Amino acid sequence: MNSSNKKQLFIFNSLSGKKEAFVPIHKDKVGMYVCGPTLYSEPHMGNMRTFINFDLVYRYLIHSGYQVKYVRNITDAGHITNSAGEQEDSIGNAARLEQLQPLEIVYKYNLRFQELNKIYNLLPPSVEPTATGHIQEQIEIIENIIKNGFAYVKNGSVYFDVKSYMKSYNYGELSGRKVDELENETRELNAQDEKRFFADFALWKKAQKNDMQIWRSPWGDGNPGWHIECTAMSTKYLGETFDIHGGGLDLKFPHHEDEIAQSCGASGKSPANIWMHANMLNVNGKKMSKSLGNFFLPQEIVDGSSTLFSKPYSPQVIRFFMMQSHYRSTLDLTEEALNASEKGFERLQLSMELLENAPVSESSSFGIPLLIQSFYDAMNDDFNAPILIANLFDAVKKINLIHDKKETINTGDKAFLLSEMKSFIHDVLGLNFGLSKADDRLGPVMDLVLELRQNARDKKDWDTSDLIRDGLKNAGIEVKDGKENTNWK
RNA sequence: GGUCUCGUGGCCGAGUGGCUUAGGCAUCGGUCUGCAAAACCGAGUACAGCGGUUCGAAUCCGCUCGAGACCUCCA
Repeated sequence: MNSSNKKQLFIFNSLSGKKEAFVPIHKDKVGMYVCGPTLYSEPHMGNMRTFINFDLVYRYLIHSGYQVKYVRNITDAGHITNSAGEQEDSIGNAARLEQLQPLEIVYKYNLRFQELNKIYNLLPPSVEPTATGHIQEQIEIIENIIKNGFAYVKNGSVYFDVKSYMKSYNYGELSGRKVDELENETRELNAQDEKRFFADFALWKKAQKNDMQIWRSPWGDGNPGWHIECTAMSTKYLGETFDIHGGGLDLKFPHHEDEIAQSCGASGKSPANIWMHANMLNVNGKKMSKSLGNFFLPQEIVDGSSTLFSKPYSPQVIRFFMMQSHYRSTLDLTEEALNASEKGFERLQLSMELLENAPVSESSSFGIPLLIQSFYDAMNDDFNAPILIANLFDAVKKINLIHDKKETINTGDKAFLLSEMKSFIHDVLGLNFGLSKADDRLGPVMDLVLELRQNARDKKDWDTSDLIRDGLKNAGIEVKDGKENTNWK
């Protein structure tokens, strides 16, 4: 890219609550960790939104010339321990339900997840480490936390000692929670709780009778706490402190708060300079979630099997739709909104074809560099894809006017605009234009049919020409008469 | 209950003190067309309510109403 376009990237940091100039720890390199899915079921559209948003971040960082190491974990251990100290093994539960081994469950849904990544055109992360592949690393971190006096062992389990931690660090700095307030708000505690303090959380949980996954540890058989895997894997692949940590907004507390505590407790260093949180996908104004049951699967929109939508939508359209809202805003997914995006996306696509074939002139009648700069400015302002798209549509208008011979563009500007637009659409937004004419044999047939219709039209035989047009319409093919020729889709 | 966020024109959705008519879709008008569709061009409408700060607020402050998130697993 042209370095004059680079300018400064600003990112909203959840830790400070402000947009900050992005300066990577190591020049030209970025380390980014994003909390991935727990694969006890098929990821739903809301899950995908987060991953699509961070895919955008990844893509733009690459586009900006950074060498990015992008780590997105896969949680394949259902080691969930809630604040009441009760263990809830989501993967184990799914395994019992489907009569499979836990890792079979994970394998099955990971295959789906990887397919979805392809369908929605997500770039593969640099590494996708799994929790179960890093048990040893998790144990080592826990040992360090104990050694530093921020955790204690109780009956074969290990808990993070929040009170002790608070003497040296600010627990709650990310989520803005005050522990003394928390105490009053927390719902009733389990009476026989092993924890010393209500806010303590499990780093290692002693094995229970019907656990389906168990690992050995210095504290006996058991499994790791929910938060520790991210600390272990981000440290291993990105170091004790790295540039960006991302995840869904619903992970901010307690998950990310506890990650910070674990890292500080183990190494004395905060894990990430910048915390980014992607907002939720809503259905009828409510957060899409598995527990509410108001979710739909990415596949269902694409193949049209969802009862919420009357027809299938291409994954590219869905991606485009998501790019039209900012990652920090909630987004309501409705059929009406999706239809609007579908049309807009088509218009963008048509205009790119127009630009490719646009006639060139001696000079350009409008400022191309300024237009292109606006693409960069939008993305440099906390990855503002909706603004980028608005600016792309400004270009669309210009392109159409060139086509109408009301604006002109010279050879150099045309090449520049074409390559930058392609780059932003394909490489940054991750949108591919569909090849709609699926069947090779249909093309020649359509050529013939349209020729017959044209012959009829030349003879002013409107009955025949309209018969063909209506017949094709019934077959789902739309005839588009242009000035010079006739197209179809 | 506690903490926090949000409320923008018919719909989706940017914008945080003074030209953004943001943008997309829809609507209306026009061009094109045998007619129509498509395509293109052009136009309109908004900032939940009330009060305050300010020369000036959608944008800051307060209150009211409404919606949502987190505090329990969640992207």
